Amino acid sequence: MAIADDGGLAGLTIRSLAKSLETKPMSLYHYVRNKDEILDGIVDAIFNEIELPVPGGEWKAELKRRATSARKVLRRHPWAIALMESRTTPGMANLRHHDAVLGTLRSAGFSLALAAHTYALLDAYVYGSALQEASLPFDGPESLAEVAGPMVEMFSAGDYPHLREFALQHVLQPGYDFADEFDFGLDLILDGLAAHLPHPVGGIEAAEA
Amino acid sequence: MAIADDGGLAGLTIRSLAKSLETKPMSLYHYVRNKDEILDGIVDAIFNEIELPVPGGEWKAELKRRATSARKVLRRHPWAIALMESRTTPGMANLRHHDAVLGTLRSAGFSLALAAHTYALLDAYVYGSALQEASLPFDGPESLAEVAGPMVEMFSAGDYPHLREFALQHVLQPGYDFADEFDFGLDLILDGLAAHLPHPVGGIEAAEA
DNA sequence: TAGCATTCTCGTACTTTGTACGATACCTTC
DNA sequence: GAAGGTATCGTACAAAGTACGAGAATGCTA
Repeated sequence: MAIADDGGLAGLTIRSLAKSLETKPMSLYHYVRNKDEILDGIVDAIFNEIELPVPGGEWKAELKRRATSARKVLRRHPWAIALMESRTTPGMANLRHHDAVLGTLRSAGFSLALAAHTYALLDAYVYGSALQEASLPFDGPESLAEVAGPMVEMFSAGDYPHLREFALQHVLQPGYDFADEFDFGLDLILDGLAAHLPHPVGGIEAAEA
Repeated sequence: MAIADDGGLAGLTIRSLAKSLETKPMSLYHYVRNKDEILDGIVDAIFNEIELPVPGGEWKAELKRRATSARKVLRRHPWAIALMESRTTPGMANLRHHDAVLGTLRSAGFSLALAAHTYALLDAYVYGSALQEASLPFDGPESLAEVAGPMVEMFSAGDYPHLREFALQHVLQPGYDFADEFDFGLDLILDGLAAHLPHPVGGIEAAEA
């Protein structure tokens, strides 16, 4: 993971890994069947970095904490998103993770169906946000101007008028930070979910028998 | 794209592409600087397959149509998601696409800030959903049982109790189709956005001067 | 302590990838 | 028909994963 963090996923090769472990490429194959197995392990290690919801906690706060944590992890390891798509055999940390989230939902009174909806929705949003941020050509509000400025200049007058307005009058204004978009969506989703619960605003606890 | 569709992204090599065009690898380099240029072109072609919102239409319906179309396209070309993450230079279709969506939002009365929120949220959801579906080890409700069944069996009694319940009593029940999850989230998001608009439910039109 | 077996290391080499280089063939235009 | 651009492609190299099998290190039994 350290190698991928500073050389991208492409920088992680059997040879580079061996070098950083001060051994030779083929030595790794004693401990690992093939590179895919290493990648599977990395994905599970990523899941281990994400904070789990605490069993007894208030569902909205717990889900928010988990989502925020997941996003932070995926920001720290942007290459992980591409990895997660390609692997299909879930590891233990992955399963434990899903189990914990489902547990939080269920004990907050979510029906199985609503829990499924919730899980799909939240995860899609978190991964999608991470994907979005990872594929932006800039990194943070400072470099945004460097990249977007010249790009907007290139739009010959009439093309993309809305994009142009949007860039000049909103995105390139001081104070705008794309990273802030995440919380807006997350809150909107969580509030929307709350409305689907049997006890709309509900007492502090006591929802399940 | 045809090659990637039936051999995965890894199946698309300069050599395989040349063969399918009935020419030799190096001939391609007359028309294209390098493979990345081909991939950039493919990403833009993907954007071209996604339906644009119609300028005058009702915003919710238009956004829903666009989102549904995008998802369908990404389901047809699951390898495209990984591609889109890695490319950072947007093509014309990409820009045109963003411009059209922004146009729809603006003329429906969305402020620049709300349009930004909306765009980030919707796109994150659509891409995230596509990512999720692409990384599922099954494809469609039939094969779900084949994959999930044996997997659940492997959970030794006490592990992952919620996951177990969830799988056995919901996911593996007849009638469940993961693909249906998409619409739930999409509607929830769109409804949530509507609540943020100045004219909550609003007249049929006449929102912008 | 000697002998043997298992575990671990790694040199060599093959395959698949992208693509640099430069020679050839073709096709227009005067 | 000569000139010069356009298009094709044979050869070759570097970097990747990894198969094969020889050797070294370690531990276990008699």
